[in-house]
Amino acid sequence: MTNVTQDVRDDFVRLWGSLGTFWGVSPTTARVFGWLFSRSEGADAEEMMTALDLSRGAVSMSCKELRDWGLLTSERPPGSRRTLYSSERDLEKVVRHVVQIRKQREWDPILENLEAWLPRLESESGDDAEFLAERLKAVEQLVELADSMVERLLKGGTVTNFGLKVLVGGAARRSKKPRTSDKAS
Amino acid sequence: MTNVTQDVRDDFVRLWGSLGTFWGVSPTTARVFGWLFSRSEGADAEEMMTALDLSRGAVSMSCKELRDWGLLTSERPPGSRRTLYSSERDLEKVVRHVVQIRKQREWDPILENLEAWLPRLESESGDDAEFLAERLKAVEQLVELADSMVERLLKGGTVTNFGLKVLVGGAARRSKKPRTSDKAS
DNA sequence: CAAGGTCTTCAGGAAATATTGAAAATTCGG
DNA sequence: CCGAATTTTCAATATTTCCTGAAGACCTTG
Repeated sequence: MTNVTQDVRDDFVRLWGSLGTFWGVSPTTARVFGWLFSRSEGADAEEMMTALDLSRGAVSMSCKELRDWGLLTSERPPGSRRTLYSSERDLEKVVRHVVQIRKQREWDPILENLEAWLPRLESESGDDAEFLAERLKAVEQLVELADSMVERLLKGGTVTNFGLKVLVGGAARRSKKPRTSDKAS
Repeated sequence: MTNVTQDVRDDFVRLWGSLGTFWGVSPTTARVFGWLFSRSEGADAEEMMTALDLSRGAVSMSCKELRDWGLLTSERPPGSRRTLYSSERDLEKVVRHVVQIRKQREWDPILENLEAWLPRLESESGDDAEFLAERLKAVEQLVELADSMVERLLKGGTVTNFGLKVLVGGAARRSKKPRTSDKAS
């Protein structure tokens, strides 16, 4: 393996790590996934410790978390004592798993709260209660819309399929066209 | 205003605050927005300090950040020396602004990186470089798909309109039906 | 079933992030 | 312009989040 390849891999792992918060895990956990995803073969804990400069505990915890998210598999090959980890290879599956888990953990509780608050406000009279109820209903409506879209994404086969429903104009084609709003004033 | 209304408002502000990281701001900043959004009238800094138990500096910084995101407006009414802050009232606009800014700050750099990495790998030969290029292309494809969808959301008028494109089955209706996958095994 | 090897857990330390508080800047009326 | 009222800024501090390291659990093989 050349240095170029290794450099690109390192950059990719770094970027992916910095994106961890975006999908709800720590940078280290995200780096572990990125690293595994960038390799054609699985790896054992020792290898990750070296490659990513992590403690044994960090590797173990990250892998556990990624397993919980359904983003990697672990197996123990016969004849070896070490666990071999491999990332999920299908990125769409990765997206679906992440979306599903975040939905359960974060969106569903919001809706439960909203559903508990509105009846309480309806039993009140003042203008203030009415106004707040209005606003909460607006929130509920939007969250429920997002919720339905997520449901559809999860049930509807591939992410790409989901995208095609939206991108009727054909903008989904992989293209080199410059993105808009790149460097707004 | 009754205690019930105030209690609901407080709970709402607390929840909204805990969601801050989800859309990329600190809990305090998120609470400020939630509080303003829950009120029919604007408020001055003094009032926020009391209601949200924040320092003067925190209020100023939070409001500045929210203004940057386009989520609140500030005006100085004639005859008063205090700035009056009001939240954006249209939740859809809020969503669009948040999405747009996060796209610019986070997604666009990803695509730029990917576009720089792939040519470097293509000038390499080994299996390893080829494999990594494959994976990066998969990432690029997905990010570009997401990108296109976001563009469409931003350009396509309302969030609700966007949702209707996806929810052809009518699942978008505001309903009381229990959400699926609430408490999975 | 003992021993060596590997993984997991978790208390404690380290790093990153958020918030305060007070000094400096700004704004406005006089 | 001056001075009071208000906002902004930012170094210091507090808080949260993350990672380490070592003790113990768990396997696997001889």
